[in-house]
Amino acid sequence: MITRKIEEYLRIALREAQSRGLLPEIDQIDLGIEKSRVPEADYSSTLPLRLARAAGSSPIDIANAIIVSAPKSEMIASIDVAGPGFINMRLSDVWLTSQLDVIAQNGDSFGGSNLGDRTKVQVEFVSVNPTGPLTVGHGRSAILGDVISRIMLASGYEVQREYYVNDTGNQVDLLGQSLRHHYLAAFGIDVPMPSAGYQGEYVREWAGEIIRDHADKYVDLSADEQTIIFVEHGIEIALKSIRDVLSEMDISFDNWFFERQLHNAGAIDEVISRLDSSGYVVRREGATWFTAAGRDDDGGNVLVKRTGDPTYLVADIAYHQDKFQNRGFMRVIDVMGADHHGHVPRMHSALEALGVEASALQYVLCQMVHVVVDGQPIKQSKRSGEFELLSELVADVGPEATRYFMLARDANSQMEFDIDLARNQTDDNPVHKIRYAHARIVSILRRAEQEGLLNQSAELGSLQSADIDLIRIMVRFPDIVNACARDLEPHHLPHFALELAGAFNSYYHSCKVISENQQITRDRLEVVGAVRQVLANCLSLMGIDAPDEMRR
RNA sequence: GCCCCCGUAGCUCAGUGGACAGAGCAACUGCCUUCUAAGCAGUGGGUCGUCCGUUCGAAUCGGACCGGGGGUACCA
Repeated sequence: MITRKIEEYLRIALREAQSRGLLPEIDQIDLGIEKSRVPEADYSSTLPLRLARAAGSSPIDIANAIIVSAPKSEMIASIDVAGPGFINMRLSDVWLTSQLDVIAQNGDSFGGSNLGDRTKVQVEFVSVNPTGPLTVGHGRSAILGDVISRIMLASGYEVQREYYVNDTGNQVDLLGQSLRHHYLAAFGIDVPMPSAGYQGEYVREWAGEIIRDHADKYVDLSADEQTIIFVEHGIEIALKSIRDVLSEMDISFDNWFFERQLHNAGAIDEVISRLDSSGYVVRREGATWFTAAGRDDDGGNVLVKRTGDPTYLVADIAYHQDKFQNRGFMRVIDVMGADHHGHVPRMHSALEALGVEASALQYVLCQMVHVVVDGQPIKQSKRSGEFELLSELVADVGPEATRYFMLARDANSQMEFDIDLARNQTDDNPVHKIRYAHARIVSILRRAEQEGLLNQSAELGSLQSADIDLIRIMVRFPDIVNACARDLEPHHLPHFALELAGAFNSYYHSCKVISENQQITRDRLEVVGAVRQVLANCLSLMGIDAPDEMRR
């Protein structure tokens, strides 16, 4: 990572300045390294501004003390003081050129790191109740969870992707009863729909599937037997629907964890008694409540209902306790819709009560998605919305555009998904621009191969500023990936991809790669080959296909 | 009422306390005998919701307020 290298460089300069007596001995953890905002520099440090107060001298003087103490480095071409006390550094062309080899040698793993040091991390995402098809909003958290998993994996974590299936409780029961209603209605038997039953048209279709596969064989069963059967069929059909659309988007899981496993293993009772023995459980109004000692109850902490049924909360506590204390995850990242935010503090205090550090469980909450067609938002109606279902969105704009636009926004922000832009097969559409840039390079490399130009080794002596500027962008990629992994914010990836693709397209128009000049040709093939690699790696982290050609 | 998220260019959105706030789209002006014009070059466009505060320095941190959205179940 380049910022790390610059930090090392600057730290040496700082220590040297201190040992020369130019600066007082002050511990400064954060050197304030950032990509420079001015064109004259590549990277800047705000260290002098940060030190000024403690050192009791002006930022300019501090900057000068550091600059004169800076070691010779083949990476840094120049180091200057600027503005109110910035240290501005410019990368040397020689060093930048040498990074082409680094990119080529690292290949598909360029951008990755060992940040995670094999730490065992679980990413739990989607985990939508198996009671209906996935909506566009679910798609956002699915893509986010998938890409976070890819980023963590590339950053040296040992990642398990898990889907938690709530295959027991009220919601699946309601689905079963709703299916039973439609099923029996088809045979002329009128059983009322439960008041909170699932109203969507898909329930009728699913009942039709059951009739197609099993005809009337459930008609004569008792109501209890029917409910059990229809819950089973409902879960099965729902999971198939969910798996199908996720598979279209190339999203898969290492493990599907069924809530029933917990109940069957007695994990619910066990976790309640553990909480109880530590004084975190109270019983009142016929129910069993979780109470975080020393904290205000928020009133939503029922573990066991008056009916004797366990709540979702207690199952989720047992589930997460299992992740940390039985399955050995050091970190768990749960990606879910922001409508569940009220759940977060309860889970954290419950885990603390069980002796698990709350910070080990991180939530990534994503806000709603509004689909926009013809400039008009689609109504979020269960029935009318033509693009409400994820499967319909993917069928319309394709998995690449779906992923790109979902990723391009910070999870904390609500977003509008512009169908018209995503459908667009022209340069107006960023995802096309990026994939096209990749295909364009492959096309150049293909031609170079046909002409036998790829076997000759490049000396890289002919590179111009246009070539170097492309490398300048590419060397930032590992820092981008690192920031995504650190902050669990993948939205930097699409922006970087667009910047690199745009820079390449510009380069392509001003610099001919394959020309009569063999030396320039060889050198530029190295440059565009590196651009292809970095674009491919960035797209791969986003789960977007990097095509070898684009066809009209 | 209380809790969470958001408010940055006409639109959609980036922007680890630092220098003149950026991108894409839209608008306008140019560019196809050339490795894919599915593209490029350029122009215009801003009280960073408002007001206080912290700081050498605030779009960024704190508080209040104003807008928009979501949550506030013995549902999950």
